[in-house]
Amino acid sequence: MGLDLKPILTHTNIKLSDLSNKIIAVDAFNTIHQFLATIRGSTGELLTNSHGEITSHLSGLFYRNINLLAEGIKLVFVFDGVSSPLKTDEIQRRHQIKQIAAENYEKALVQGKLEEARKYSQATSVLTDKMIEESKRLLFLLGIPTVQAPSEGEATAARLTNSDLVQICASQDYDSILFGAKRLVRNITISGKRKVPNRNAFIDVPLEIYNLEDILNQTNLTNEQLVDVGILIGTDYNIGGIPGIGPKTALKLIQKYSKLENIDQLQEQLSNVPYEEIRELFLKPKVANVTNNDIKFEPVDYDKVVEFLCTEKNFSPERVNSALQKVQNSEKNKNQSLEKWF
DNA sequence: CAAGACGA
DNA sequence: TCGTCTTGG
Repeated sequence: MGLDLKPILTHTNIKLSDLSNKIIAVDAFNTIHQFLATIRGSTGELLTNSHGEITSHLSGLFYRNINLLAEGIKLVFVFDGVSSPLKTDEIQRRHQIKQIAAENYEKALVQGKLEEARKYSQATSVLTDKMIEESKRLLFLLGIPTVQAPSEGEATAARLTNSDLVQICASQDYDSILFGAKRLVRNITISGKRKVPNRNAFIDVPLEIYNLEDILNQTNLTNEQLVDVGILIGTDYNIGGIPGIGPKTALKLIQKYSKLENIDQLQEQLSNVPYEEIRELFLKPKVANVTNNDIKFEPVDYDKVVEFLCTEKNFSPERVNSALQKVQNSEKNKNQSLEKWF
């Protein structure tokens, strides 16, 4: 998976409520994949409606986004387009992992090893076109704008943080840092929420914020050099990187030699790596041209959300309504607090 | 993953 | 009332 930058990137911890009124570009594929991996029944099966249509992605998107909206967080979901030919190996690798996991899943099911089955099932998820369309539809009904990226979603999401349209990227992967995102937030979940004793309030388990400027200052690297570090470690475009070189070594090498071309002892191994192309992909990626008019935050369409989730997808009306209530209440609170100013 | 049920 | 377990679809 992706890029193991964590050991060399500093971050600060924040609370979910610190993101109130912030505009966040969410890596849609990354998020939906996570939901498909984790929102499952006891034997690892995906949630479905009565017609067998998968609903795990909708469950995750609905309940999480409701909580983020209630927190006053503004979201823009960025969807992947066509990925670079350089990513073919990585895509193939993921296919293989899914196939093996699917076989192990079936085996474990037959043997009645349910816990094992559930574990394997998490790696089998396939994101279909139908799921993508349904996700976009639900986001639309929730009033959350979506952006279609021409290539990597993270590239467009990162570029948005260089405008005034968006302040932060949300993803579990670190690629957006290499794509030049000013800020990255990881672990944007609400399950870390803990109720605080004796009061109607919550404390939040910390989310991680990565700030590109701080990272470059602390590592004494440029954006270009950070990409070189990534290439040594391994990206989706050169899986595994240079054998034997991990994050710490990669950082030291670039700090010492300043770029890949200067590391004499690695020239032979680097000759198999199209690093100039990879640099181009991270530093000058194809991105969507997004303007102010493309990002409009609309109110939730309560009736249509209920119709979609409850009527079409067999969600519990009680659960859906009480979730929607949260947003309605928080809007009331906002209006009240606004009135106090006047 | 997140909500709701449940039991200490 | 609070943390833990189970269900959701």
